[in-house]
Amino acid sequence: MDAIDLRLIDLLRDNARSSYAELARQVGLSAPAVHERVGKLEAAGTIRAYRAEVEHEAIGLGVTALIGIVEDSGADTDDVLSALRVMPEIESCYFMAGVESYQLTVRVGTIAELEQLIVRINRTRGVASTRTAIALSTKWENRPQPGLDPTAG
Amino acid sequence: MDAIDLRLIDLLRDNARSSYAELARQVGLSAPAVHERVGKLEAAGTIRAYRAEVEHEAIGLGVTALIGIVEDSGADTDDVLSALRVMPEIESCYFMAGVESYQLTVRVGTIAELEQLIVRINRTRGVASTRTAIALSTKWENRPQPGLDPTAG
DNA sequence: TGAAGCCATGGACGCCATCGACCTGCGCCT
DNA sequence: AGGCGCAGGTCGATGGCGTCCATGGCTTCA
Repeated sequence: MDAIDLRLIDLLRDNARSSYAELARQVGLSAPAVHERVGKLEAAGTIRAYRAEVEHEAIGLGVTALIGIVEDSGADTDDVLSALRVMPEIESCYFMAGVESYQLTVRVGTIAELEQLIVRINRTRGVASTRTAIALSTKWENRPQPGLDPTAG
Repeated sequence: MDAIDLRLIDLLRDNARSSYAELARQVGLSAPAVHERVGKLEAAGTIRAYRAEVEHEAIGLGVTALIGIVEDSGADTDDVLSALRVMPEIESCYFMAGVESYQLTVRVGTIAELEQLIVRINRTRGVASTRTAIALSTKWENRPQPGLDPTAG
């Protein structure tokens, strides 16, 4: 993981469909060299996936909400987690410091579906309560921030 | 936007680096046809970008936090927003229903940097208060959910 | 100082992106 | 009802790209 690797990561976070030839031009290496570096970054898990970012309204998932979950005292966190994991509406799931153990980002088509999802989560064993906030609009999302060299500074 | 477009979007959300030939095989069309469909989805803004998903720890951004912002009564929301927009640490920004007008996902390298960011946000004109919760671990993030045909059902 | 391993280079080859030409099915207008 | 026009598809060709391989230089360690 050197400066060139970081540069490659930044380029791929900006446009994951760049060709290796294009990446090579940008970092001043040959295409095979870039190919090998990117392959190693993937193998090491540094690059996890390449994803298209989508206008959610267009695919029928126009309602975004954030849900905080308070666990029962003595609840089995792994049980709660595995129950959450099978709900496809949950786009992101963070385990948090604070009263609310989990913070979710969820994506559904309608408010009615959101209501059903909340009910389902509240019924889950180990969940004491939830707190839901609806996003009225998304100003921006997943804006990539240039990486910093962890070995520098 | 038909079933094939939705399928293409799902495939690209799963692997944004799929070749057009591969996509064509999966949806049963020719490569040029797929190329044209994807181009139109991009032009229409349905596909916004292609991004590599990264292990944030590896690029020196291992601290994730969620910040809620309460605005001053009478604050100019556009001013607050443009102040937030220039802070690169803010990965996502939602305008919310509820007491907290904005909900942010932020990414920094250290707790010290998080502290500085919080101070900076609190000093911003129009911001009354903030509430920060730190993510201890990320269970999953940006998990793509298959799109639904908005014209169906 | 010598050896070994890692990595970039450059060439070769097969696949892919992409363009143009043609075809087909559908809607509309006369 | 028939013909025109368009949207969107396949097919074929070509140039560029991905990917593998052998070679050579640099660094590092004994």
